[in-house]
Amino acid sequence: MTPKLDLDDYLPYLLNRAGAKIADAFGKVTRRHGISLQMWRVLAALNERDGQSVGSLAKMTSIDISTLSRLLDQMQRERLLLRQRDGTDQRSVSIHRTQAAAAITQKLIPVALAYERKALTGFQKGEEKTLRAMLRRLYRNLDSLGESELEATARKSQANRRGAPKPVKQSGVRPARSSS
Amino acid sequence: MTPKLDLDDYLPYLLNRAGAKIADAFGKVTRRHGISLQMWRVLAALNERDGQSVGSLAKMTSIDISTLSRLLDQMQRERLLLRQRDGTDQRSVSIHRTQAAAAITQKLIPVALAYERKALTGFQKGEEKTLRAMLRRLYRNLDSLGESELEATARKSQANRRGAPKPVKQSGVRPARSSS
DNA sequence: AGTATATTGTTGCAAACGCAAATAATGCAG
DNA sequence: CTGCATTATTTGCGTTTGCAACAATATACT
Repeated sequence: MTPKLDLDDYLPYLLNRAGAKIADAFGKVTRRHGISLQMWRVLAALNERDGQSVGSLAKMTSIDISTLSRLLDQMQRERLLLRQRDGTDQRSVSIHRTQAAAAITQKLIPVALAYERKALTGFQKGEEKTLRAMLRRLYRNLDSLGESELEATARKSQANRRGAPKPVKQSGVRPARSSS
Repeated sequence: MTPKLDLDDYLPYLLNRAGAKIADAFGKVTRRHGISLQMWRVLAALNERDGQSVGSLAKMTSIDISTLSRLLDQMQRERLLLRQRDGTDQRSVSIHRTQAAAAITQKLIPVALAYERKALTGFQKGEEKTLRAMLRRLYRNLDSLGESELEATARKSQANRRGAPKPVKQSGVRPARSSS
């Protein structure tokens, strides 16, 4: 049998659609301040807690860690933040924002809140709270599970590829980054 | 004064986080079937209604139209769909999926629903419905407004950078695409 | 009809992205 | 304290993305 998929009722679709809409709209604003949407996400995360590690920031912003690493390069070049290897663990890098970054963040926050408000037009206080709680719940539900069962469901006759061992690449020098 | 931004209560953050989580997870599944997440979105849209225009698909999938155009090229090459210029409007192109595409879609739908179910673990029937309705509402709220007021809020003294005007490029031929 | 304007889709191009490998600092077993 | 698995971050490299420009119609205006 063939289960129907009603897009207008399909949660991932609704999430993506709403998220993309508000992100695109707000992204246009941040760009006028010379800040990309992803940069804004980093700034917002740092506003929450300064001095986080790269990995921590990656989780918080939902940005792939390698992409984030390069984004941080750029933001560092633009004097929005700086890397430090201060902790006991010399592997991790803590990211600290500059005054300039803090200033831009403060300027953007009211606009961000205005867009949020706009999205929530017509919502009652209680509804808003419910919505936020539900979104957090969704995340937790997905965050837990190691996908074990779902992966199983996924494996219903499929053309699996994997196993082809790749030839190793050789690279050159590795100049150390960060200041300190 | 400096309005605080509590990320864990900030709607765009919650939306993006939940959306990214479920999309990433499901994307891993589709990739095992040789389908990227964006392709899946196109397939899901076509499953809803076949023969849509490119622009219509762009809105439905939240994929930028130029990006989508190239994605359709690729899917066409992989015999997942074909372009047709049939309608009265010779500008628009209607996209039709192939049998192969329909088959893959049918295989993926149950998995998609399983992930949705997983996300909604612990939700009561009524709660699910409320959530979906709220997400639709958010979208409508954002979709309406021409951002007039918000744009105004955004323009509160801003240090614009950017201005390097680009030299105009010249392009060559325009080979007609599509078969028909 | 004849010209200006708007809509639809594609492409050039540079930037952003993500997977996998490389690099490095730790931690752990023996 | 030597060797090996683990964690954290960066880089190589091919792919995807999005803005702006363009081409082809279509619609509005006069």
